[in-house]
Amino acid sequence: MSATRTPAVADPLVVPAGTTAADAVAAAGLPTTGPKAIVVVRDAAGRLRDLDWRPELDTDVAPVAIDEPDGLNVLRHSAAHVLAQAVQDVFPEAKLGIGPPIENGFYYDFDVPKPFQPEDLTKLEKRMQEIVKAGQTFRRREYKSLDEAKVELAGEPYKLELVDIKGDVDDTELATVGAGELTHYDNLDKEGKRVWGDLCRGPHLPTTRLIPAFKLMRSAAAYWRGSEKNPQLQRIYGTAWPSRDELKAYLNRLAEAERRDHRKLGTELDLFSFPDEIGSGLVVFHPKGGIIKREMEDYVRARHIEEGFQYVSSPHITKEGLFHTSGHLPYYKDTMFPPMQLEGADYYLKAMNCPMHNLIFRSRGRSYRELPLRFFEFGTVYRYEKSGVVHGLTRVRGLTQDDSHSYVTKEQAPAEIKHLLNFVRSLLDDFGLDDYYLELSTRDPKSDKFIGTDEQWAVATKVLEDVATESGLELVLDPGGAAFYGPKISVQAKDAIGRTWQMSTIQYDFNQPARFGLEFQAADGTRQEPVMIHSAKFGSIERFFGVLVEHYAGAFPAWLAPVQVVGIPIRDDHADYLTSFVEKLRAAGVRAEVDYSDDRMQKKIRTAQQQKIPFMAIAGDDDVAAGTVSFRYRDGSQRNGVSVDEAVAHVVEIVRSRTNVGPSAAA
RNA sequence: GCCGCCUUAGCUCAGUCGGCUAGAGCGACGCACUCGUAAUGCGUAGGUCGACGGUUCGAUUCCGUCAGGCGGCUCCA
Repeated sequence: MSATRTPAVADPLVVPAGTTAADAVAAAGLPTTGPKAIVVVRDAAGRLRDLDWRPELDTDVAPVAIDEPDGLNVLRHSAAHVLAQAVQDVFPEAKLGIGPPIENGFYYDFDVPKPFQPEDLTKLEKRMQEIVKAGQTFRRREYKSLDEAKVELAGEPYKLELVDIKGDVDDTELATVGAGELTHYDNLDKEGKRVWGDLCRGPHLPTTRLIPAFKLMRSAAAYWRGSEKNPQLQRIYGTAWPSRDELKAYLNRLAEAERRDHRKLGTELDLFSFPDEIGSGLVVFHPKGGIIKREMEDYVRARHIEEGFQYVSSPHITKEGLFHTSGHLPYYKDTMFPPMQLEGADYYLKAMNCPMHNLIFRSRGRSYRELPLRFFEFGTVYRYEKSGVVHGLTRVRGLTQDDSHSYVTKEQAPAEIKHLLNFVRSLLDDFGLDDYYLELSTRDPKSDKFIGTDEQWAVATKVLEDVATESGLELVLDPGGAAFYGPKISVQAKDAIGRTWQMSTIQYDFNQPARFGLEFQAADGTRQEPVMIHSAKFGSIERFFGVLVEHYAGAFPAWLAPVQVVGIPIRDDHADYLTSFVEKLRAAGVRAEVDYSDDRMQKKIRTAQQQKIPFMAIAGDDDVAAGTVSFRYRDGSQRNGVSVDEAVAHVVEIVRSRTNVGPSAAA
């Protein structure tokens, strides 16, 4: 970030022919232990090499420290090997799957007769500590032939499978087998005796001693090679760091994420619940959650109207024919609630709103003069998410989209998409969400899930890509992730636990207009087909709500807070004074109340603090006499003796400004 | 949907190695107190121990099925 800071680029090293990289690292005086230890080197081709690598010619390499991204991967991959060794020590019958490094840690998959129990993890962690302390060295060994590998790996059926499919594997599996040669890493004890080994591309740490801090996090099942059709293996997740402090910091981040979890805060702040009686993934918003939801809806409705959208409305159920026309049914029948049979017709709960909007478009003749024609509604849709995937507000079975469809000419499409992207960005800004990137989902040309011609897809994808690129935002490609009817740009926002959630979407659709026979009369009198652009700004109101809760850890900005001001009388007889103050606030549209409970005022402050109310207005004898109130803000700062009129104006100003910071005495 | 774990009061959690009236804190309610910046004191109510079935003289406890939750996997228009 800072322009003055010089990046710590390690000086290049030369490894003289016939010596090891470790020798060169030592000769250069670079650290070989501790949180900055050099653990591997990168050769000119960018390939990472073990420190005991011995080039045949003098070779330039760059040292890689344990705290760099590549170094962390080496650390974590080595930790995965230590885990695998520990598992096979404790459970000799365990068969090995794969064990790659991942963000913040690593995992390893095992085929074991009995799933791991939490106590097993403790046992394994202990065994891992012993292995780390034993200072085993990792030694690379190349197999001369496939057959040699197969003989040695005869007892490891999954490894054998990897050897067989070598050359046609994804990156994760490449981490295990590698491209080109087939290699194995042995763990040697102090006497040089082989104690364990694994088919692996490497590279690895020179010794297990360089794993300073790790922890096993959880075990879970995972399908072998990621396919539902394969057997499930038992996966153990761990985390590993270059120092104990970094491990601690990571665990603290997880704890903080847990504190911000919207499911927990939703209960504590009385925002929403998921009654069992209604069903999994079906939310009810309580009054306080309802206020936030309504603020969101009011905001987005007003914004849509400002942006040229017309507010429409459509029913929750429809006869199935509509979804045949749109083309959705064959694709999404499995994830829709099953139909209701009534008077000879099948009715479905809708899982999408676009077909209904198409009918509004088609309800009369349309002229080019009407385009872009923009419809918007809060469309509540129902999707039968599989039972294992339902998750708080972020993955539900009934959700409301702020769904819009823009009908435009082909020529108008780029400008409309740009318009929508700007709309979305200003909305995210207004809600204070800043951690997001764009994703471009395109079709998989090999799949038959996608309809339309190559050219149509190419045109649509190009339009989206151009707008996305022009925006200057980080753009990630998502091949194969498009809807069957067209590509999409989505905004992926990060939640407190680092998961990314799809929020806003913009989709280019050339299929549905044709399927519905949509047309408009052009300037030259011909009838032409519009393009439709689907877009949801919040995406799902429920999901956006959930992400907001986590983003603010429940401490909503004043304009969104369910209760904006609470009056706290110091004695009961100050309550009337505060009541008249609160009435003034209410008259100005502020959500304010007085805490009339018979708690002591300290307790009332504590309660307001726990409810994360932005303004506390306290009044006692002094304030009553002076015609003032004393603010205590959510951050603990305070401002005493503010005259009533000034206090009302102050709150009103902050609420109306829709600022997402504070309030605080400092501001 | 798959694998594992879990489900006791509104919330957070004890507890019962199968046996008398299942406990606590917070919250709620009541009474007393009337206090200047994060918990005043006392008291009261609140649970068919997730549901159904089985084993047993006896089940909240053991077994099974289902529902719901949690962590992953797969999926996510």
